[in-house]
Amino acid sequence: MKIENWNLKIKQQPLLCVVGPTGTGKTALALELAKKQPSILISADSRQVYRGMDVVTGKDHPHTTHIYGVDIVDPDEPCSVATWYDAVMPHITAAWDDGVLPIVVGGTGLYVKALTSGIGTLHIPPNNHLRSELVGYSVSELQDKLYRVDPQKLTSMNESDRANPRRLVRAIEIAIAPKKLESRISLLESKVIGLRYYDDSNYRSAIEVRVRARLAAGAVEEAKRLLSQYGENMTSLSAIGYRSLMTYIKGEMSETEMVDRWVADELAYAKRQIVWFKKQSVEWQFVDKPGTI
RNA sequence: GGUGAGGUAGCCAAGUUGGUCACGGCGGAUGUCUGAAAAACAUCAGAUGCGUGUUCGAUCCACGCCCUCACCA
Repeated sequence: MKIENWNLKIKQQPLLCVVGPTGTGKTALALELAKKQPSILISADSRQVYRGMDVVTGKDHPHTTHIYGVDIVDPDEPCSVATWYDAVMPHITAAWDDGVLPIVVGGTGLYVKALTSGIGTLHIPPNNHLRSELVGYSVSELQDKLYRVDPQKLTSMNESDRANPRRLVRAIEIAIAPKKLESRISLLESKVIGLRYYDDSNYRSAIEVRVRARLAAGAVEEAKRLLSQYGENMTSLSAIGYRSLMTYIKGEMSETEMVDRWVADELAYAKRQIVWFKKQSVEWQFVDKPGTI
């Protein structure tokens, strides 16, 4: 085996990512970077994958630039990292073949990680039969079940994950899946730029501005349309913004409550994003206002 | 002004027939993370309106005060 060959391979797979919490001007920066070199743009955003969910999720990039990873499923279709990965990966490899730089923009950390680090179990599909069987199980019953099929996995989980039904079900699913040794070791040479504010107290005002803009752009009408078209029991509509809009539309919440709720949810989300990205290897760029880098 | 109801954390809200650290939920803070990730989950912080009395002991009982709501004037 020749190390040089591996290096050569890595050099052929460059990836530039722009990540960070919501409302920091990631899209603007990505568009700026895209102008400087032959490139394609890929969105890493777990809600912009849905067609017709445009205003509330903030699909605000110019119509003249194409962006991949957006509008890949309908709101009533299931979607996960794997769906997104499969939708986006062909374009990334095509870009490499053409000698073009893929630029990934988005705040969904897991999606970016699927590209930069790889997810070993990404292609073990959901086992719907198992999932519906396990639906009523308590946490301790799920732990028992996992212990029977993969005790090491259970003991390796931390306090938080061990109490998380969703993670336990997935662990069981992986344990009993027919093992395909599909090692997805990443060969990408990725650079991840993260945008953050110097002062965390800037998020609130940035988010407030954004929420008002989306309301002015027809967020309520969009939510009404989706509600009448699909009904309210869809995971896609549990997204921030939609969930307060739904209760507002049903008359269970006043307009100011709805706006407050929306802003508060976005703020909490931004904090969770910061926590996630702190653990990843990100080159942080601190900004004062969106797009002022 | 009169009558009735009520004042428990930033908000909502249990409860103690008087007895160690007062149930929860939301919100908040800090985190976890390999197919739901704008998700799910974990840990932590925070309260008995004010005063006096009865009592070994009061958030609970009594009295006064302040405040809120409803109805009557």
